[in-house]
Amino acid sequence: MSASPSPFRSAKQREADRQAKKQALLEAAVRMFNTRGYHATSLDDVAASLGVSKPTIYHYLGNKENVLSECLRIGLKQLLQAASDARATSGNAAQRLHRFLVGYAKVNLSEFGRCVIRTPDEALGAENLESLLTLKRRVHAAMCDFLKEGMSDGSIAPCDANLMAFTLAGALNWPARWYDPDAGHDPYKTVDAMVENLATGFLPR
Amino acid sequence: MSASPSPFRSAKQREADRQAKKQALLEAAVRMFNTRGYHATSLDDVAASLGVSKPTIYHYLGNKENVLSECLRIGLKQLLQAASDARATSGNAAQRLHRFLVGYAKVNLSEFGRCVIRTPDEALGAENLESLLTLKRRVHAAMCDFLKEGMSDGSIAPCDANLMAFTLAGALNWPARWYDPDAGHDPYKTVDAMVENLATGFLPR
DNA sequence: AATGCTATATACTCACCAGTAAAACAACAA
DNA sequence: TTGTTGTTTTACTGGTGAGTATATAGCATT
Repeated sequence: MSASPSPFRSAKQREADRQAKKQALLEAAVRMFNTRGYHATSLDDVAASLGVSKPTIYHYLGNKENVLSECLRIGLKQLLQAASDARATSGNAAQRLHRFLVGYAKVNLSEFGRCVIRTPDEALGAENLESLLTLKRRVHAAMCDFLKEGMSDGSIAPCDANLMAFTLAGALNWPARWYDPDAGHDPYKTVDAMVENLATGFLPR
Repeated sequence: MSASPSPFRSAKQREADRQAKKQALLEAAVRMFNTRGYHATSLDDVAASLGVSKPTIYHYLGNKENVLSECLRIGLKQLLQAASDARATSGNAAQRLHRFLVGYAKVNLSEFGRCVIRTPDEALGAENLESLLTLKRRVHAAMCDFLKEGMSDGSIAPCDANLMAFTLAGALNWPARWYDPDAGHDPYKTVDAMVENLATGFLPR
């Protein structure tokens, strides 16, 4: 864990350095994409925010659209992870869905998750779009599966799973547009209350 | 109602012409904003889609951001209209809220409504943003009012009205991102089912 | 030392696009 | 007719930003 005593880094360490730099570039980029929007963000500015120059970004990431698509891939992977984490928990399907929704909402408040929500499909070229849509569909399918399973075990009310999944996802995506992480609210509480609203509806029971 | 027999139009008719042209420009612009995104849309292209040239747009609308803000204002006015339409109907607050939500969702599937949802705040300059945020807040407040009224008359379950309003709005905003009007589905049915999902929740009753 | 590979910078090109200037044109008014 | 006002075009300016050519410095391998 401590720094290597030798100033000569091994091949492994150099590769780790490279990955760390790439990651730092993606994090700087995603933050700027989220605050200014993809088109309004210049790679010059992203580079400057880390004290390097634009060609460095091209060295690590090829081109602007690829920077974006890497960010989106990270966010979507996190969403899929939230699904499999929830799937592995105990209880009935409604309880597992509940845990997934909370995890889903939290990812959507992180930088990479917000980027997934805020970036419209048209920002991407056809090739990237296709593979990213596949990931998005996988997330949607995961949510549908929780719902269908719950309809089987009776823990979820009968409904059109596809439409319900869009309803739930839409509600939990929206904070990516209005939630201000610096405003002092506890995101955990907010998310939990939203999921509760979705679970029980606005009509009295 | 018929065309005037004289080729000489009155001042009133000329003013109406002017408004019709302005409206046509806004409609062409909003369609392109929705399909390509604001930044990726050039006013040259918008003009060309109507067979005119860019300075014509500047003649009627001043500048690009103003084109956008006029579109947003139209969409937001439609949302406020949906609120006051629903407010004027009979029944308990939950029923009026239900009607508002359906109207709200429908507006969000129209071009101007979609533009409201799809346009992130950062696309606007400070002056425009402020007045548009006021309108957005008014829509949100209207939704909160329905909820509070319903909690008073017992037709809506006790909840944090503010958060519930964001939950409902988020769910009904999202179709502006995924709904394909050309895909043959009946928007009325879709919207109705979504509102039903929100009313009763995903847990069995 | 020589050679090459990785990382980074400077300084450019090129395209696109918001916005404007100036003129042409159209409709009406005197 | 001539002037006036409103509409629209052609042809431009200026800025911005993606992407690249090229140079350089450092480390690595022989």
